[in-house]
Amino acid sequence: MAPANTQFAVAVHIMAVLGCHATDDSEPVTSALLAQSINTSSSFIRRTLSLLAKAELVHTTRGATGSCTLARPAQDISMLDIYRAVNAPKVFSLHTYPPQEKCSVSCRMKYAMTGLLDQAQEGMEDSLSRRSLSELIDELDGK
Amino acid sequence: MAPANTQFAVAVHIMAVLGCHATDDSEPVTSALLAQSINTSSSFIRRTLSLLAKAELVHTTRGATGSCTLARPAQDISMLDIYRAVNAPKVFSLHTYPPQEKCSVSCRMKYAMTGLLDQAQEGMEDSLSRRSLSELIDELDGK
DNA sequence: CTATTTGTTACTTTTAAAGTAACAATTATC
DNA sequence: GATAATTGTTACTTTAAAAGTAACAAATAG
Repeated sequence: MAPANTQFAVAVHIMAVLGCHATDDSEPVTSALLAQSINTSSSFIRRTLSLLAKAELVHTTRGATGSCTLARPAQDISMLDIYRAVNAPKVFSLHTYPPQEKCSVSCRMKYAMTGLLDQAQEGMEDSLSRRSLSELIDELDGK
Repeated sequence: MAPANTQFAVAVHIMAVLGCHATDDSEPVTSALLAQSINTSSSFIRRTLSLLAKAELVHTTRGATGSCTLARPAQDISMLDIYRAVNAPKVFSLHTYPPQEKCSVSCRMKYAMTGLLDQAQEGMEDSLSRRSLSELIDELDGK
């Protein structure tokens, strides 16, 4: 399962686990724990985790007793924040082709197509921006 | 360039060329002509073309003098129609993992995540539904 | 110093899209 | 009917990016 674009889903999963563990102050969340919940290697988790840390969505501490926590309340984290953090690929790509001078359609196509694809991307991102992490966590908690 | 999701862009390109040739009654549009405009093989074009025909967005005729035309006016064709016709992949995929009974988060994750991803998909599709093929063609014609 | 964690890099595997080729089906034209 | 030119379909190869793995550097508590 290679090109499937699960990066975002994995990142959201990570954030949700962190959010759930923020309420009850149970054991600290490590990459090993996250890997268990998501059923993958801790290496893989850490790579995504590192992106989330760089986007300042999570705080991490290193060394023995190192762990991860949400950098701010789940209400203040949107799904778009998470999407942007993991630099997931765009929804659509442009096909590459050399515009042909003879064909006026071909010549203006790139510009027009880019506008169209950007608009679709925007529609998706708008949708993500309207959902907060806390809403998802409430769902998971059965509220 | 393998997993790039250019199917949709190619399909829109095809439809735009057909739309442009519908106005001036010039030479009939064949897969060979389309392949030239898009810079790929006519075989590849025909596969996408066939999907568009099955979705009844284009009419094709076979045999000598065979060609392709839009099945209905460009005003009545939305970008969402084209997207659906070529069965492009979803924006996001769910990561596969065995929900762990011990972890309540893990157990409800699949359901909650599916809802989230579907919503993002919907946002993108809504955006596509608001654009018609004729708008794009007008842009290409420099209007 | 040791143990344990995150951060990072390099590498291998996997998989689905991209691209190609060949041929079947169809239909004008002669 | 033969021929040529087209779409439709299938099978196949190539390719690129994501998924997954491994190893080690950096940091830190005890």
